[in-house]
Amino acid sequence: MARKTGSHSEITGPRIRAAARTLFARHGFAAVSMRQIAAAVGVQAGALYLYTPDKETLLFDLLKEHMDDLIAAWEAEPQGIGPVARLEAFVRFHIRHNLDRPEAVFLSYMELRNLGPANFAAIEGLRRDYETRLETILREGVAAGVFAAPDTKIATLAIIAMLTGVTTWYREGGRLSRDRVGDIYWDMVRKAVAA
Amino acid sequence: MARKTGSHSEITGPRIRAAARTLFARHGFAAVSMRQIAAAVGVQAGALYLYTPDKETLLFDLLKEHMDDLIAAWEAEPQGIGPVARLEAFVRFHIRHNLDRPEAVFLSYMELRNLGPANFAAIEGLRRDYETRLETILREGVAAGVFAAPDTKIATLAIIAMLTGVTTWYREGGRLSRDRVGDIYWDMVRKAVAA
DNA sequence: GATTGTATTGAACGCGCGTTCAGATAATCT
DNA sequence: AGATTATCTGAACGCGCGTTCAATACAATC
Repeated sequence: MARKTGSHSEITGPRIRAAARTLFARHGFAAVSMRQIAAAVGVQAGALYLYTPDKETLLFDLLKEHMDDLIAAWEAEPQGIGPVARLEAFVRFHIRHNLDRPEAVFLSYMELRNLGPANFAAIEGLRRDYETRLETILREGVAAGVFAAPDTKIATLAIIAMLTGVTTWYREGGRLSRDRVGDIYWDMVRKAVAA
Repeated sequence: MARKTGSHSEITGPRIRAAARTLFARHGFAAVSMRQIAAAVGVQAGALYLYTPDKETLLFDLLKEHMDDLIAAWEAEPQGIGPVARLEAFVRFHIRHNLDRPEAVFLSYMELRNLGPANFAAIEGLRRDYETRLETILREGVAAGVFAAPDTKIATLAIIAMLTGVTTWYREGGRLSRDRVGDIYWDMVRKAVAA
């Protein structure tokens, strides 16, 4: 037996990435075998190598895709006028975007160490790229006198850590709606950098 | 050949835990083999089983030890008078304590998923225990009118995520001293929950 | 209906895994 | 000095790993 009826490259490729994302997020990169991923897709392990040169590249592609998606989505987000409105937009965007893809978020800051130096540097660069966008907002706000932060670089990292943490506890259908979560975090962030 | 001169149980046991902590933190639990740990200690893999029944228990002991240590250290910390002083003490304590043992901190929130249900629940309980201590401070402050937080449970998680994030970027001998980092984070936390 | 090209299988490769255990050695005790 | 005990070695167990590849089955084209 070989190929099953109706199977195509355009279908199997994305299904492999989706299965890998879920399994890596749930059990960790090193704990998931290529055979498990293949089984989740419904193919044999050998077939995966039509879509990725090796296991690490499969992980890298997931992380890269996530970071590109994140940055592109923020670029497309309607930007408010002035640092305060822009910061609010960032806070609400980051929470919403991350809650929509918790597995990818989880992966992106848990499995970086499984990349080789070159791949690691590529993802790390994208992450810094994203962080710089927040820091720019903070610096402009400080310059305009509407924010007060003793160190904008650290404020950036602190805010992102705080916001990204939402994915670790938020449960769909729980006590709070996404909008309410956005309200609460915006309240804290706004006050944390208030002039 | 067998036992080397001067080797003792009281020495080898801690050395195994230390090596495991470092290797698990660096490469991840699943990616580290018992043979690697043994090699780092300078014994054969079989010898590890005099000190742990299996690999998962070795991880569990590290996580449990860390959480017990964290809670005990906070209990021993001089508590200020009133919610504001207590919150400041908590912020500075958490940063200082975590910066002193970055590997254990890393492990404690990255490798929980490698525990079985019972061990997982035990660590999770300790974590909640610790978080409750912060939430109590916040609730007392809100009741006293010195803090304003729309949701103390979420404020707790947000603050802890923010503070714990320090370990991901702080480098010894870098731009900022530990005390300065404490100052900056205390400034942000204080304002974030200000009435 | 035959041919061609793509998608997939299934078996195999060498290797390292977690764990066990009989035997060997060093320290301690009598 | 001899016996005992604690500590560790080294080899072995079955198993699953990431990866490769010839063979094969299907889909598309002619």
